[in-house]
Amino acid sequence: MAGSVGIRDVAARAGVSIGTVSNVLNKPDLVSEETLIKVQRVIDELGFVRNDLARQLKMGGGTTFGMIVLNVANPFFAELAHASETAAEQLGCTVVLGSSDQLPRREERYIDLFEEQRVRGMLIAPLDGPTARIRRLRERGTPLVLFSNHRDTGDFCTVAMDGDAGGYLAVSHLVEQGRRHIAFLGGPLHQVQDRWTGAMRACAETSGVKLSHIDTADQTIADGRAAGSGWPDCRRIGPTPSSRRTICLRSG
Amino acid sequence: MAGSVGIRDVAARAGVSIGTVSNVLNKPDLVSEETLIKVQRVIDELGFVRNDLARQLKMGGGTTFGMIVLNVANPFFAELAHASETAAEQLGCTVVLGSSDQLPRREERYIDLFEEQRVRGMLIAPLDGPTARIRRLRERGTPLVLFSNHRDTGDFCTVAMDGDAGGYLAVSHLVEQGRRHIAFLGGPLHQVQDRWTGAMRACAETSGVKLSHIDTADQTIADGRAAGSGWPDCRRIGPTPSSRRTICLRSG
DNA sequence: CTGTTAGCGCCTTCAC
DNA sequence: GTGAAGGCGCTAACAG
Repeated sequence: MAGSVGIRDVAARAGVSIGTVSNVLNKPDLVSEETLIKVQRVIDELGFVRNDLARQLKMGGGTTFGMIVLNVANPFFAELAHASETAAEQLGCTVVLGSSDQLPRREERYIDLFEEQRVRGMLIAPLDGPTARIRRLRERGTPLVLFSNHRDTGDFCTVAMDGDAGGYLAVSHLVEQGRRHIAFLGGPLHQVQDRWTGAMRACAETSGVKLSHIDTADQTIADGRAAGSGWPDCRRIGPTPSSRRTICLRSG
Repeated sequence: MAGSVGIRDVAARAGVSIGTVSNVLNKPDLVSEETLIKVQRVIDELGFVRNDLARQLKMGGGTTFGMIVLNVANPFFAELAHASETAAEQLGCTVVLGSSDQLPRREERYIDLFEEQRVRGMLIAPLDGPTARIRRLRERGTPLVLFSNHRDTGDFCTVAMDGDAGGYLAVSHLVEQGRRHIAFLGGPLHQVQDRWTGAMRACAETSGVKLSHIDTADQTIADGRAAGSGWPDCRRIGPTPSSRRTICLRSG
């Protein structure tokens, strides 16, 4: 009794043809006002819900974007998702989110899922740069944008942080605040190479400043804080200057 | 040249029939090993991707769950999403996330979207309890679970916090730490009635403890912190005892 | 303006 | 084990 109400049931009940119901749904202008409200009423009565699967099948794809982030709990991605949804909304589209949870298998799974569902495009924060699967995805025609801190995103459309500038900015700020021994918390160095380079550069500008790297398995706020709390004379200071300026875009 | 590769192209190229390709995809056991790998190879060569829209249309629904949260940036929901995805994975299903952003319009939009896409079920953190739309959704047959702090979730399947217990626990903890003037940060009181009640109860158990309510528009961590920083003698203290025990389930 | 027709791409049931 | 036919629910063209 649920999704079993089809467009043809509505047509029968309203005494019109199947095509007219379709018009009511998609091109209301082409229908006489009388027929329009009659059909609308039947739709409500029967609780008809358009089957978007059939619709998209016919139309060759829908208006949904797929977005894959590393971790929904990460405020960076949360903000990204938020902004994407808002932007999509203005285009009459919607964004569905998948969290890879830093698991390659999950990432692949969502990629496949979204591709099979024929999303209009995908926004991916790749776990490890553009994998073969991601390349194939684009070659097959799915519009793609990558969120990545890696330099090696090839010719993909990318929105990324300028890690070098960010690292420099952050450390400079700390040094200006009078700090002299600075901990750099982050994943494996090769994953945050740019930030580390920038940080070292800032570090070298003032003598007597020491920089130490602490590896944190996950990139959660909580992890960072836990690591920090074990640091001697660790304290919270004011916010860094806005880093918005360190975002860089590349169109591939 | 993208999604234009259909099952029939594969069949032709591999010199088998359409039905056989379908079997390779869904019931590999029924296909001779020879044919199997031959078809597999063609699938890779052609870059065939099964059209899930057609598949679900035929099968009458897919294996995807829709989840609607108030705000992906909220760690509570992030954790919820995370856990849901993991659970779904074990069932061979996937969860797609939508953030209503506390906007009724968005909530409705995602509900409609997911229903039209014939999701297997929905997990909703309703903005304002079970609306008429949500009721209809269930009546039409979509399996539903609500995440809600409201008492008035009727006979819906619900997973919620025991707000009263939580408020009591939190304030008791603060009092034990020696605090005497406690700020209660949260949305409008009617939305957090239970927590407030519990807080007051704990407050009443020790004389000289004062409780003040501060309304925060959004329920973000940042908001809470900002509000807190304006409070005299405000400081961070150790974590509260695990509140896992304050989760309650209801099956409707 | 409204009715009719022909698929979208796939899966399933039945013969072979 | 494999092949052919029918239809899931809908939309886009036309014909009326």
